[in-house]
Amino acid sequence: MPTKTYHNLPEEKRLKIEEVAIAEFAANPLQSASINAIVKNAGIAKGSFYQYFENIEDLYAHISSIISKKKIEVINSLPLDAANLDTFRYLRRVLQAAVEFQIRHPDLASIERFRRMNSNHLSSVDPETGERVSGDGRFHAFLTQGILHDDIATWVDVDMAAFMLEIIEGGIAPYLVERIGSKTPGVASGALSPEDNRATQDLFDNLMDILEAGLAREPQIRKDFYSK
Amino acid sequence: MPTKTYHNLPEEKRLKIEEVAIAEFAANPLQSASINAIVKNAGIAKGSFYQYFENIEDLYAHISSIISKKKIEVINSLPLDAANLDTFRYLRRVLQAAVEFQIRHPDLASIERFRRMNSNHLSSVDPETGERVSGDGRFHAFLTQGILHDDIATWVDVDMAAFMLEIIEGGIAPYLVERIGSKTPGVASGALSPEDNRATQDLFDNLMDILEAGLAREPQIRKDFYSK
DNA sequence: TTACAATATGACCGGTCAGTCATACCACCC
DNA sequence: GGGTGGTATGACTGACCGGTCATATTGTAA
Repeated sequence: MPTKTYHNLPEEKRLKIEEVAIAEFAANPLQSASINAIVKNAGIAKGSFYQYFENIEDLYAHISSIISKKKIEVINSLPLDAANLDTFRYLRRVLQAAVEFQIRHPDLASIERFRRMNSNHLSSVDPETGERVSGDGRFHAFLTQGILHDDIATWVDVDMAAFMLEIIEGGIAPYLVERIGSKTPGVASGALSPEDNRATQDLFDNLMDILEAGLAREPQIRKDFYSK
Repeated sequence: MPTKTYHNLPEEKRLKIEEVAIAEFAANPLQSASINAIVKNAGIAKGSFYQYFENIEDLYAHISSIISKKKIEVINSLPLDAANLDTFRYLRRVLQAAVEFQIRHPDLASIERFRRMNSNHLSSVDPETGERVSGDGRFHAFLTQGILHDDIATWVDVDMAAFMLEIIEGGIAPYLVERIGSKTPGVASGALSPEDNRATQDLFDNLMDILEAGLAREPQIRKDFYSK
């Protein structure tokens, strides 16, 4: 973790360092990120860096904690309340959060993408139950609950489906933003125009319909455009 | 491309270099791969490397072409014939190939994984039709055909679904191998035991059922274990 | 003003990197 | 033997890397 000296720094200087570090980690995976580049771009001396952080992993961990905070901010800003959501509304909310995070903080999303690549992010084994848990366990718990509530088909392999959702969550956000954003270049970050927002929402709904039809115990078949 | 000198090399030496290069690229993304490490492990002089290849990208391209050949080998070795397959049998075959490739050539699959991470692998725009085509276009074409054959729901956004299949294809193989392989450690590469093979097949079927239920125009709902 | 601690600095170190090149080696023909 | 063209070699260059440290600067309290 960053030193006391770092926390005592004037906010302006601290923010500058964090801004530069985020840009560096968004452009390079931790493995290839350069301390020299960071100190140069932040306008601080090499020695100062080592007064603030133990090494580059220390800085990376600090940035990671910032990312976590921003993620929670985004989740809490979503209109849907997490409590009292039925199964698929909850899933929608979780994936929606990933898309929103990509739109509002593309750099931070980029860093997260590098992180996912490096960690195997396959699955681990719960030491207590002996059960496999894919990723951080969010989707695993979601699917288990969904089955208990008769919303998700019992034949679905929970860990496999959790893994599937995990990689879709990680991949779909940059895809949607790239696809919608390519029509209106220049608006690279921040917010989307109302029509872009609508287009993103439509695509997102399309994905959710596929996932829901695939996982639901009694899927509500979406009407096709024409009858056979 | 490799020089004439490289192609004149005795096969043993050539294979050694390729083996070492594959190991290096499987352990490090191209960005971090080291020529020094390769020449050291292959037992050749640094200068020799530059008599064989223009630079490390040149070697990487050569290894890529080897990967392509091995991929085709794996696809052709699958029992199902590509011709005369219905829509979802075809999809099954494509994803099956990814799993088989992971099992038989984990190092090459690892290299492919690094490649996918570095390229955005989102989608490009067809210069002729102006249509978006996700990835290499295989899934895009598959879905378009599936809709024409009344197998896939017409409301499915082709490019979005193609992207979804693309990332599932890239992610599911290492997951399955890791999950099944973790039960019987030591058999890291090559082939699976009959029971492991069966377990992999079951999980694979589970995934395919989810995808089919999600995409199909008239999904054949899989029976649940108990009635509500 | 003095003294002392906290902080800032960048030259420097040993290491690795990609790429070069003078030299040596070797096979073949005259 | 002498010449020639293809091949092998590893020392060397200049750049960049993470990390150190003696020194300089600043802030603060006596």
